[in-house]
Amino acid sequence: MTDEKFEMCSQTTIHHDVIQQVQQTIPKDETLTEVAELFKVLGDRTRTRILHALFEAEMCVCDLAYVLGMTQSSISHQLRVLKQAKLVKNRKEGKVVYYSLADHHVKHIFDQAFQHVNEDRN
Amino acid sequence: MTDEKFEMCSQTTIHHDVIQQVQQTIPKDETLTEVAELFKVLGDRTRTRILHALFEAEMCVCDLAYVLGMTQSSISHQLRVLKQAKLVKNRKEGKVVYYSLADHHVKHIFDQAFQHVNEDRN
DNA sequence: TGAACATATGAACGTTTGTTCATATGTTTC
DNA sequence: GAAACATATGAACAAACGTTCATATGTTCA
Repeated sequence: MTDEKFEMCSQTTIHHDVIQQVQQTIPKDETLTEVAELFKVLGDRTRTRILHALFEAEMCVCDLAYVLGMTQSSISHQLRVLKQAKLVKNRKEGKVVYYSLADHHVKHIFDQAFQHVNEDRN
Repeated sequence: MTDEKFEMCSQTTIHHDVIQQVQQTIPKDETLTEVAELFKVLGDRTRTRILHALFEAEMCVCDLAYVLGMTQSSISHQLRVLKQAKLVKNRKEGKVVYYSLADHHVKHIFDQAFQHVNEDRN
């Protein structure tokens, strides 16, 4: 096969067949970007702790700040990120804003992640 | 109740009972940090694309570089990150290093993530 | 209306992160 | 052994990120 060389890689691509196979199954760029975006939101210790707390109960900002031992401001900033990612929702009652999980997928994703992390024997 | 005020929050904590309930179920700090760490690794477009490609087939570095249209160097850097997180494994065959998924959890996590992303109606 | 409070937000700062470039390592083949 | 190749790696740089601080918004209650 003569066209085994590609500029992109600037080196010899070895497995032409595999490449074609994989190229056909790549989802829309948009989808994978969104998935990465979702994981990026989950990929912060403060936010995972917030979400984990919300697995247990609906909570207001001040409660969360106390439980996590962090400032109200940083919790508030992170809740905004979580909300934009549609991971949490909120309802307002007077001065107080209560946050809770937006849907059940989040917990499933976490469960899988816990399983992976707890697999130290491999 | 007199001890409803806490320094940590510097404001009035409203839901004493909820806080106690949540505090008892917080997992070891270490565990949640590891989970966040895992998500952080998944939270990059290049790495999600690499993993997605590996869902289909075992691939060498040069193949991946070509499929994703990126330099060999950046793919190699990211594969190292993925390997440290135990998300991929590799085997060597002469000059060529083949990468593949380390375990099946990764795909499950992705499936859940896709579901979440595809829920635009909510 | 004013004080107290819960939350949100903008700017600033230091840190972390992903890519690039140059180069090193290790393998194959002649 | 030298050339060609596949991969790995270190330093450097710009971009993205999380926290802090100061302050704004909006609500309650006297």
